[in-house]
Amino acid sequence: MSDAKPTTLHDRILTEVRGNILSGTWPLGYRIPFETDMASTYGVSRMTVNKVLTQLTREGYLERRRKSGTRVTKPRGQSAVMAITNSGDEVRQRGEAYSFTTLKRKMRRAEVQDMVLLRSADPAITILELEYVHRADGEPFCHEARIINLAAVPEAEHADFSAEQAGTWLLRQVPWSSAEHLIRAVNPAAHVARLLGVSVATACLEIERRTEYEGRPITHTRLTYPGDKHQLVARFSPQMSAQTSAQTSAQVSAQVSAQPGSAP
Amino acid sequence: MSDAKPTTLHDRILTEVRGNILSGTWPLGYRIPFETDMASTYGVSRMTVNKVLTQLTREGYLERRRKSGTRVTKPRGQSAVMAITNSGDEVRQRGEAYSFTTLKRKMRRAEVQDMVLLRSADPAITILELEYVHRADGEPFCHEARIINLAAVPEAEHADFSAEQAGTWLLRQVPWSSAEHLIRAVNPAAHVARLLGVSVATACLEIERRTEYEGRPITHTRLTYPGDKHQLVARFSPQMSAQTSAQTSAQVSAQVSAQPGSAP
DNA sequence: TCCTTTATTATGTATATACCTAAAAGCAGG
DNA sequence: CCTGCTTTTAGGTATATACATAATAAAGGA
Repeated sequence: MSDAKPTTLHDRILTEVRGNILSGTWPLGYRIPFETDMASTYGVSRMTVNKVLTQLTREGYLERRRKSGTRVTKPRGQSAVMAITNSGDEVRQRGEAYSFTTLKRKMRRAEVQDMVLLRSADPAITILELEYVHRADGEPFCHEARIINLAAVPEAEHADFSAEQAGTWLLRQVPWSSAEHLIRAVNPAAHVARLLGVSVATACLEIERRTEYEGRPITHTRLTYPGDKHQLVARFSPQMSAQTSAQTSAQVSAQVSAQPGSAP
Repeated sequence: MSDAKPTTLHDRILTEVRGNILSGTWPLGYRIPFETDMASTYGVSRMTVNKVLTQLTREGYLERRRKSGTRVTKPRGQSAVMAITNSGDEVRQRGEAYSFTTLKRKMRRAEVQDMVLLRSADPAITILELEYVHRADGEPFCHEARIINLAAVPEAEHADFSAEQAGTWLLRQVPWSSAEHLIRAVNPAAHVARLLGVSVATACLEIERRTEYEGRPITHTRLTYPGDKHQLVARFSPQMSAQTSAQTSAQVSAQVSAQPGSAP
């Protein structure tokens, strides 16, 4: 009871429930306790619990049905972010055959440039380096270079990344708490161009993603798409629902909502 | 009283208040009626009004301060979208001198390709065609090709776009209700490359934006940045706040919140 | 067994009420 | 005229309560 009351009741419950979802304590599809039960266990009124659950429903963590109860829904709140770069889903939704080739898998000490990519201050961490080419109907359409912080995800050392992409494996293994994307146009490096079967003069879309969990860097990945094979789509409307998606021509989505800026 | 009750009280008030903001009836900075007053004019309890205003505050339309009251805030919900492509602000925030050159300004009947860009089914509309080069410290860093639907914004015909960018002028003039962005990497067309002072082999980031208001297309613009001069940044976290911004190296932002996906 | 009816249950919406708190406005005294 | 106190005000949070509704479960009859 030393530093017990940082925020409101509402926030305390909100944080706790969301924590249960993000940490996987309440897995996808789990039927969470009823409003009335939560109210009594937390010692608050049903209205308070209701407001929390209503909010989390709007945020997309929960799905509620009368009589049945409330269930954890979706890729845990990751929808918006992850939909942007899940090569496999994209290709399949487009009706093409997805496959990938592992070009490299190497464990090594992190060097300076790795620490920059991971934004890690920690010296002397071990990383797993991976390189893929993703294909649609056999044609290469994306190059991926990834490093994983083994200090944060030791299990990755022995995971079988020839059967499953590292990206989807990580999603299941590690809850993430923040992600950063950089999106830009580049002329591909020579070896990437060769792997993608394009010239270095071909404009490519490059997406860099860095994720972390509780302040610790998890992974960094750099995806390179030939410009004519990939684009991002973002739809906005003030009605508080915008969609962000990646296209290869296919249609996808993930809702994202517009909120106030914090620009100076 | 024929078809009076489509939704809940909450939704009715929410829609009406948001409408007042989006339409400009309640302009930026306007102090909206107090909770208690709204409650009595709508004939509902303060709690109901409070929930609505709390939600709109989270959505970024309003800012509330005790005793002072509630005010309309920000570029009306446009923050997230518009921050992505406001060349002037970007350059200035980077501490460089912003300028632009108008290359074309022509009024003409819409042709087939224009109607495709605007997604307009309406035949025979008149459009205003504009072309700019944006500069930072004199160096070209963005090419803009825009068309404006004069049927929707007749005032644009006589606006002075040599003093003010069409983009910012439109923002003030027309409330928009939806916007769509396409983001991709391209090799620039020959004349664009020449204007930007780069070769056609240089990867460029291309952003297309289409906005509409109440189903009517307003404008379409295509922005082309040399790949080494521009990137987009998106930050996400499950705590319900993500930032999307455009960089030229500078830092910007606009909050965006992750919500549930609607993917099949 | 099958179908219809009824009861139960969990969420959905709305209200009235209570008390708290931050901030502005007013007031008093130096 | 400035300073520090008190009052007022508008929002902030939480509760108890009420009734509506959708979906399931149970009961009942042919």
